[in-house]
Amino acid sequence: MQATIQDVAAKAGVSISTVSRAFTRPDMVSDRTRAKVMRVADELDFNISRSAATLKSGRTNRVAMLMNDGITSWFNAATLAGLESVLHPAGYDIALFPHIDTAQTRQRFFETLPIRRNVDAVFVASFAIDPHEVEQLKRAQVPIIGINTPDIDGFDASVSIDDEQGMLMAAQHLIKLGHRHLVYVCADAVHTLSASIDKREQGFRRACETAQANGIALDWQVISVPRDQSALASISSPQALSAILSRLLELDTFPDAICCQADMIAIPLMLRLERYGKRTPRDYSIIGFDDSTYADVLGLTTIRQDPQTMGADAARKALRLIAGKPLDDAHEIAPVSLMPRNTDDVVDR
Amino acid sequence: MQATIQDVAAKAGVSISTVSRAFTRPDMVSDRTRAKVMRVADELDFNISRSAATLKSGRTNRVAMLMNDGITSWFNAATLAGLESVLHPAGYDIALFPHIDTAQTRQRFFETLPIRRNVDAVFVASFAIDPHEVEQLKRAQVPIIGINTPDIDGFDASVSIDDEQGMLMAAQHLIKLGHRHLVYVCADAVHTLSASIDKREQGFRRACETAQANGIALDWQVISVPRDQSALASISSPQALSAILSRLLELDTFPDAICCQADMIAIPLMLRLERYGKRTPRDYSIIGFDDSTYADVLGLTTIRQDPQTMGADAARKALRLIAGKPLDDAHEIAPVSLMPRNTDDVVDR
DNA sequence: TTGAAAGCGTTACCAG
DNA sequence: CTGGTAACGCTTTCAA
Repeated sequence: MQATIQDVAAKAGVSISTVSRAFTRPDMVSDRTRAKVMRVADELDFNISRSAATLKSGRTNRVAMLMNDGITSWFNAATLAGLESVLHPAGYDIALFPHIDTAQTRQRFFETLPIRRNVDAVFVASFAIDPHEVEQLKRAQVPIIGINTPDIDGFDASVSIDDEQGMLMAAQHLIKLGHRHLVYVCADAVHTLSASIDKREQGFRRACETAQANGIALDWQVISVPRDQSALASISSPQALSAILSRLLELDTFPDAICCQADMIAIPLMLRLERYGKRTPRDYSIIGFDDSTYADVLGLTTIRQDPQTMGADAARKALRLIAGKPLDDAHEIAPVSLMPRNTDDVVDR
Repeated sequence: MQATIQDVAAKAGVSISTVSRAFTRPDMVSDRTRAKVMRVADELDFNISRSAATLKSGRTNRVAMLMNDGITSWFNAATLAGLESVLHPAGYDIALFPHIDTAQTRQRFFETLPIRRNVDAVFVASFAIDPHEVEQLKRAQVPIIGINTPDIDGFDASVSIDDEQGMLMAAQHLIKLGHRHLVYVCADAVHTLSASIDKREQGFRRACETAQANGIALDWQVISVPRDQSALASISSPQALSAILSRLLELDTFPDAICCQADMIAIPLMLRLERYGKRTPRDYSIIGFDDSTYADVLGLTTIRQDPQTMGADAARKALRLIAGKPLDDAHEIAPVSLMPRNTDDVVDR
């Protein structure tokens, strides 16, 4: 029923070697021969079998992407899109391993190590793996590439933003506008190991402390609420959000500036605050992080990162690593930038 | 370097057949033998090679997912998550084919048919394929499963929502609340073939016409703006949105109810309208479609669909089809439901 | 530029 | 329950 390379070779009157080359090394075959082979192949609905090709060649043409939460999260979806954009054209499939943040999934993965002998590279997106896990991963004997991993120990390559620097930039921006009562709001995962975004708080703290050290009278604090029970919940569950909101409204004096761990927190927060009569930028400034869905159309001032480009960069590094080529910049820091929009303003007194 | 099944067999003192069975048919091997095999396998970092297994078995353990726009769109990401949740545990990889909506990508796909002989099933998400393309796809000789495809001709199975019914429900809800001046807003793709969401307009029209036929004096219209030039743009590009906004504000009398083709339009729209002094539900009611990101936290009344569940259902159907088992419900209509929240209210006169 | 031949590492059939 | 053995459909030297 399904034609094999033999059938094509026979019908085209060439050897199977030639058919193989017509597909994988077109330049090694004369134009005439190749044209004939391709025509016959099409007539016979023939195509090179990946299974056979990968078996013979030793490469699996497959990579794994380990991720913190779900495929649907803004960061993961964008990163995947980036990986896919360079890996697919290069002939690779991407095996997805979502929710490595749940204890069960994570343990099962690192115990059974399903990728062993079956991928050419492993991508780790936005969470940290501990030394023991690094050891396990290394048993797969393939390059390990990190994308926004808090640490680069054990990784053959990585592309990450400087989360701390980004949030520092955000807080400094607000301070420069004249704000003196700053709050940082975040939802921290309970059971999960450290994720890249946990570093953002440090940036906020550093900005405030530096300002104070420079004689600026600043009133600042961090409001941290636990992330929802379920590790599968997004960072901005209704519960987490309500918790943040009430903590904010309980404050003796409402802050004049709010730094949010992520847009996913900033956006619902500013919309909810509106119902309490707090309008931005009239009553307070607010700044997000990520520049994710709706940030532009809502006019949210934020720190922009571009996970799709980061994914594409990471994929290119992987390709080189797989090919055994050297990497001039194994560990790359991707840029973040301030996107000034309409939720921040100078303080006038 | 890498251990093969031979090495494991030798070290465990069994035949390679036994090693193979220990992995793929555990119940056909005695507990003792299996334990020993698995221990040795782990010591040797051995794992069954997919390439070899798929070559020999004839199955590719791979499926393709064709999608309209990008991986990052709310619908596609959720659908993929659903597919993945059942396909991954079953041992399948998912090859992604995004942006089949751009003429170039689409043409290349259907001409080269890269899936031929290399997938066990094909999923088509949320766009229509024409008869010729169906023919091409069929040459792959594998089950074709649709997810929210406008048409089910040529598909072996499908799971879809009733887009028309959903929007009918939305409009009827607003009419029942007493609204008499309704507008439907949508952004329609220019170059793309029909997508499932294009049917929603019909539901709106039918609701209005039916109401009128029943003697309700209704004033209604459809505001349709072209989607952004770039086929890669989301349905709610800033341009499309601005166009909708001005069309709306140009109206002689502002509508008391707005039905939106998607939440992606409703959400930015309601937030922009607020800047023009139009507040919902005080000044008008607005209803979205999808129940996508932020709809809940923003309190947007909408029509809910669950693409993740739909993806999982589609995947289960595919698995049966691949196994040659019959399908009791090849073509399934997934439910939609009205999610009443805070952007709609009864009209008091 | 093309052909012949030797496997790649499994699965599955058939015996025992 | 276990072992022997013949493929599966290619890629890749090596020669011509």
